[in-house]
Amino acid sequence: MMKEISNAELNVLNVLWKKSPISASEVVALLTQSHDWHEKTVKTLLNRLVKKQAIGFEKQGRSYLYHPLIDQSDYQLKESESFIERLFSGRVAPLVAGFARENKLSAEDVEELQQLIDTWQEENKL
Amino acid sequence: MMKEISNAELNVLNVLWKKSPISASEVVALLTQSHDWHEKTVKTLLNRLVKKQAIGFEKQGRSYLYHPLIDQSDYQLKESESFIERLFSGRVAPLVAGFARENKLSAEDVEELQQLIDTWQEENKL
DNA sequence: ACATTATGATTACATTTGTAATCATAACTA
DNA sequence: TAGTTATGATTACAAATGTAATCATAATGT
Repeated sequence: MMKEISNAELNVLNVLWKKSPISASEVVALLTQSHDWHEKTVKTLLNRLVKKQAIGFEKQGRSYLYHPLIDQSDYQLKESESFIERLFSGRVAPLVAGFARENKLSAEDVEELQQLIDTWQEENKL
Repeated sequence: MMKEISNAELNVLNVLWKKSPISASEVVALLTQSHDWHEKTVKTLLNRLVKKQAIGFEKQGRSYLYHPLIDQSDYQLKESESFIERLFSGRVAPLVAGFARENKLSAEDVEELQQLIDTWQEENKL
């Protein structure tokens, strides 16, 4: 069973999903910019993620090269489902409606959504 | 500034959003069914929500009648945005795509989404 | 009126989380 | 070769969280 990943930890994981394998120092470099984090903080998060088996590493001389152990899509899906369940009783459309209402939808989003709908119709209508 | 609402607390808030004003005992009745919570636990959560000013109450004799102080739509929107930001770099379509892939979209969802898209096109195309 | 009960308030306590500082050690530098 | 440094491991510590138990008190039943 996968231990929960905290918010702070997720930022680290997001970096590894973008690029991996990657050294701690590089992660630190990236994260101390976006967030106002101390190097030690990032190291702690890397450590916790290793303990939670969310990431792994291979020794590279004195330092490590880290890489994700969990799949981003899997994680996204699982979290999305639980989020939608908790906040919207399981229905996804109301979330999108909120975004639409606040003009948070990009043309790209809309196009992609239309594509999804079309495909869904194909598969489910007949 | 609104204090964060924890996961456990959200369940209580969800009950109040469905029905309010509502007595503690009724909340307890509802929640000890869905979740396996002790009465004392629910009381604690009500208390914490009051402290966080997420809910309020008016005395009703010996007991209180609770009601939400924060708007569900506001909360949903704010949380959705931060969730989508953290997990999908701000784009909502990929979340929906995940649901589609896993057949988690209902016909209702699809119809509603189509409606949203149409409206969006109207407003943004010309 | 008194014991019992229901209810909110207060206290409890282990775990997780955010945010580091310190420690041990291997590597590099002068 | 000895001091300095970089790096992961260990330790720290307050706040938040999950999950209640205990306390004080007002209401209620008998």
